[in-house]
Amino acid sequence: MPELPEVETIARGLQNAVAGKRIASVRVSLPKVVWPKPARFVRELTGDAIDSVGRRGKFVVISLRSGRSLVVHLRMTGRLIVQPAGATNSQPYTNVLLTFDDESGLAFADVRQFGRMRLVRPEEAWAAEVGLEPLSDDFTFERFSGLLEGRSTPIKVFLLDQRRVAGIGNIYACEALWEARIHPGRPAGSLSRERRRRLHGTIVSVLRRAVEQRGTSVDDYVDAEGLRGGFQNKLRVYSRDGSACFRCGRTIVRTVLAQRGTWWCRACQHR
DNA sequence: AGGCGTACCTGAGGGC
DNA sequence: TGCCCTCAGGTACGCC
Repeated sequence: MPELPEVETIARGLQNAVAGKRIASVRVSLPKVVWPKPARFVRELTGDAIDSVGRRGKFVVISLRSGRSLVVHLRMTGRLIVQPAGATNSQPYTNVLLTFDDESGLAFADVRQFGRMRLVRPEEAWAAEVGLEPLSDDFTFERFSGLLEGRSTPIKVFLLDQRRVAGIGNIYACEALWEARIHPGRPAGSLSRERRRRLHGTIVSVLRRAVEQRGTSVDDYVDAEGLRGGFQNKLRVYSRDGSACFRCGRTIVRTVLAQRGTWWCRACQHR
């Protein structure tokens, strides 16, 4: 489900809703989604408190008072939903439920069972493989351009590689390439400086606008309060095959790259 | 090292 | 109606 803007929206919502709360109990309904194994996961989490909630790439990072972190990846259909005090958990497919001292709760639900929760120790370098944050000051044009150097992989496949730039998924890769008028199959390292410049700009711009809109709800994404995002109304290419390109009027096509649907305009996105 | 195919899951939607 | 197929916002793994 979620890419950077959706995960950012969820993390902000959780920061508002659950920061400061003490975890009174933990229920794991699907053992494979937590690490370490449920017995230890529950024991270590119970009694700890939430200091703050942030994001790294597509990971939600729940920082605990003990110094540990609860790191969550939602994969395709995972949700983190706040349960108000007194309300019984109504989220279908809840795999993990945290209940706080005030009887409010946090449900980790996931129909497809791909999402994972991992409890990490204070000094654990769990994000060593996670790439540049595209909305941080680290994401300069020169650094981005340097990452592209010598890469023969298609530029769209490069954008999906979380070890290089973190947080871009299928929707925003398609959108950024369309806005930069670049062919998704173009070898990453062969892009001219001018095109790298354009792409660097459209990545930052599309992610910022999507965060402002609280993410994209194409199908079932909702934020921590269960609300849909707004960026699905601003998409220019994603999922628009058969429709007219907003820029040139030609028909948007869907092709497959690295086993992922890829939407683009044959007329105005060039190699 | 990097690229490709497959696996992990359930559900929605289209064609017949 | 209902069956069968494809597809889905993601990543890990094994193979070449």
